[in-house]
Amino acid sequence: MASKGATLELAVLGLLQETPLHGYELRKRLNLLLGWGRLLSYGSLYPALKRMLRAGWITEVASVSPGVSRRQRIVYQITPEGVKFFGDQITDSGPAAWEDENFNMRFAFFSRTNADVRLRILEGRRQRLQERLDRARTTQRGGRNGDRYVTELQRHSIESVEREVRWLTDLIDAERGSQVREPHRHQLRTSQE
Amino acid sequence: MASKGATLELAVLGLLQETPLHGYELRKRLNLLLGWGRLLSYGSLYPALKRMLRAGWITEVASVSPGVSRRQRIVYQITPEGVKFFGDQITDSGPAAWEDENFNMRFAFFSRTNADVRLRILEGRRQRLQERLDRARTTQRGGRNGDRYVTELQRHSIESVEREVRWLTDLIDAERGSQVREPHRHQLRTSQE
DNA sequence: CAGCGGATATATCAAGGCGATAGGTTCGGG
DNA sequence: CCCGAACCTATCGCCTTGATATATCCGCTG
Repeated sequence: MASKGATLELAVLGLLQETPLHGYELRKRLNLLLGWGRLLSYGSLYPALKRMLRAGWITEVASVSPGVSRRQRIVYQITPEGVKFFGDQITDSGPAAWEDENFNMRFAFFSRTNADVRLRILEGRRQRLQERLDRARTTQRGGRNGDRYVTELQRHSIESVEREVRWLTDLIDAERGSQVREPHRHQLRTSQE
Repeated sequence: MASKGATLELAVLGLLQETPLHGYELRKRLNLLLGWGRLLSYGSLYPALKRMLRAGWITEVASVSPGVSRRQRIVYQITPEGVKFFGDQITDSGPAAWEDENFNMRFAFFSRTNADVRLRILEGRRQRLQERLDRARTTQRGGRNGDRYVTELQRHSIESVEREVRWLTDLIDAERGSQVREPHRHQLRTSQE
């Protein structure tokens, strides 16, 4: 239940764990972290921050930086309760973790996620996509594909998901490989950087 | 203005132009046509149908098929006004047509779209993605990429968009290639599997 | 035949996201 | 000195989503 629509909250807490931030900067970093298509709007961010204040996960701090006469900014800081909530949620590897909206965010915080949880999320995600793929392939054959463009759109969609599955498979292999030894050549090199 | 949130309406009109349908069947076909990820909910569909009734684009018809089923069904039928609205919108190749939400739907109805409009939409879409790509690539280099997983996520996202751009380029080439010929083509070949 | 489950079908509600917009500050360049 | 761009907080209306309610139809099995 707590993992229902808490994606945004969780992402905010994850960022605030690195350093306190004000709303504007928070939005920029969230878009960087999560948003490839649509941008996160303030109409989502500020209500979320208020919910989190009410829940006691964050606190407001008036920022008065020395040196330059800084303008008014409200800096948000994570509380111990927020840290605990984030820790609990990041540990959870239930079905919610591999839904479309949640997966990217969960992946982005994989560095703070246990290896076994990482693996379960990746596998859950892959199976999710695999099921979707199977459904799409059967409905495509059975359906009325009179239209050339509709068919092409479906073909491309299926191919995209197939690519996604391959990506996840590589990641899973890499995760498994790094548990024991060095993985052989893959796109995600664990021994590098 | 009319092209703001009219994606759903337009898709409904497109389907109703083939044949009258009731809500349940409409939803199934819309999900087939547009939805690869999230499903369209009735909470979107029915309000949209009511808006369209108010606008006079569709009418309700009580379906009382004798002998088959006495079950209550409300069948929706497109009106001449609806046909006109659909025609106007499908002709429009403005920026709204290549946004994320609209593009797939517009593409799905390409068979009823003029060749020049098709081309403009495909090119607009490609440029949109290209811009997004450029922004992503620069912010990735400049940004703080301390995190292995965040970097991998960005890399994969960029690669996905690059793939999308290549797909669009192929489609554009195909459109241009077939443009020289007769205006009324029933079947064209793009696939070289 | 009864009754059970699953698909069909219409509809509404609370919660929340999004785009638009508004208001205000800071800063660099012409 | 003014302008415009970036910075920063905030709210509003419209819409979508997911859940839920209600009811009917159909095929299967006991």
